[in-house]
Amino acid sequence: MSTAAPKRTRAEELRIALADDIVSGRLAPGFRLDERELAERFGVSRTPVREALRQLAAAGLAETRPHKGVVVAPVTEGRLHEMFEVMAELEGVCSRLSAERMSPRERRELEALHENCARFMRSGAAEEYHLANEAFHGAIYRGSHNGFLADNAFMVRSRLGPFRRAQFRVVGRLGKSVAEHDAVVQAILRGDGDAAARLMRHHVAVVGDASADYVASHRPEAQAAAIALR
Amino acid sequence: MSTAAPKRTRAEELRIALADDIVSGRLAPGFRLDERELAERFGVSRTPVREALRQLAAAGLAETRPHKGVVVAPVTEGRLHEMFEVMAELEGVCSRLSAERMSPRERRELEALHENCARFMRSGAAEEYHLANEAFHGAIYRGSHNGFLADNAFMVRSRLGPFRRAQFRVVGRLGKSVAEHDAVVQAILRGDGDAAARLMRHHVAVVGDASADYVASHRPEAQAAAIALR
DNA sequence: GATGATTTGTACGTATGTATA
DNA sequence: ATATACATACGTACAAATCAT
Repeated sequence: MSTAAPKRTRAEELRIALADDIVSGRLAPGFRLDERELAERFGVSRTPVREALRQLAAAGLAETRPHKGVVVAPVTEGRLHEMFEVMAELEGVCSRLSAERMSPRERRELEALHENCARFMRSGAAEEYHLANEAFHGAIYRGSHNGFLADNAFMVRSRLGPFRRAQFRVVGRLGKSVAEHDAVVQAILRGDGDAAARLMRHHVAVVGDASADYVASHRPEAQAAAIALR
Repeated sequence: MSTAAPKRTRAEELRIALADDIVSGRLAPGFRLDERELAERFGVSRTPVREALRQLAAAGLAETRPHKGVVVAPVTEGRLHEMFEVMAELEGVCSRLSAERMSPRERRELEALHENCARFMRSGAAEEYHLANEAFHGAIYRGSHNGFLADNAFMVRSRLGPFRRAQFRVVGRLGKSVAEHDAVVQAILRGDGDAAARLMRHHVAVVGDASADYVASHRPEAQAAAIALR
């Protein structure tokens, strides 16, 4: 028995590959997604490429204008702040519901995942911390026992992926992040939904501000402006 | 000069038309969306139809299984409750932010829209009330001063469209709805974000429960089961 | 501002995969 | 279980629109 044959269609594989390239930051916002070039690069015709691009656009990862082509969704500074605010709210709701609904088993798992984060933070293993952090937040999404909410939260989180990476540059951020996680976990474990929501909102807001500021100060235009000011 | 030429593509027009048919309830969940039939009916080839179907699927309005065709997204009872819960939370957030951020002008407009609802409720004008109600909620979305949040809230609201219609069947619901609106408006006007959020969550939860129950008891399966029980 | 090059949008035929008998 | 039928997925060709010259 191996993994059940995925039986994916070409368009799906393209969508997954491109989405991964976008959320990982390998394809920068504004980058032109040329149908022909992608078709050639992936060894398929333009048809599945077009379908993949349309789906990316519908997911908000790309923008398409009739007869003008598709580009990786350019995210303005303002929109970035808005997205982080929504992510903070969504995760806040997930935390509140988790505090109310998590089973004892889920609570134990949450604690374990939190301890994982703390361990990697102390050992300074950045990549491992990142994965553990994703798992931690994912557990809180699922803990809400609302699949639709979890899907939405995950979608927003994915779209913010390329921008969240920036925060790790800020020294000492990981340690504070874990401390904030701890407060959220304690609130969830004692069933204090309002506190859990408030603490999680604060945590994500901090991450968002750090990321948005970092991104803003490293944009090409910002760079040019900074140079011009010298 | 006349209205600037929209210059829409066929696929876009199809997507809009089909989305409208779905959210209005003219196309019932589970309905089979056949490429050839739609192509024939709209007088276009299958290609734009496919693109439209893909976009509908990405937006959650349709479901597509590889090689198995596309159907209008069937919404289980559980998922319906989840969606209403998310809508309640999103609108709650919008209300809290509106309480904090609405300009004096926006607050006056909100009051006016609320009074519109009350008027149509008293005169029993169902269709007009529906439109006024949409405008009321839309004002609160915009009042959050977060376009991304407003977009998401609007999207969820649209997807719930076909199910929310049901609530109007419940006698006396409109009057209670307006009373709930009033409490939300008062909280927003006095800048009490937490109260506004709580009251709006409650309002949408009530609407959701009423709608979900109504829908559940009117589903074909439920009908069959009810008949079998006689 | 017109024209040509380039790219996207549409049409339609073929192949592939799934579900029937 | 194999084969057949059918709908979808893909590929190629053409048309339309945009942008640059």
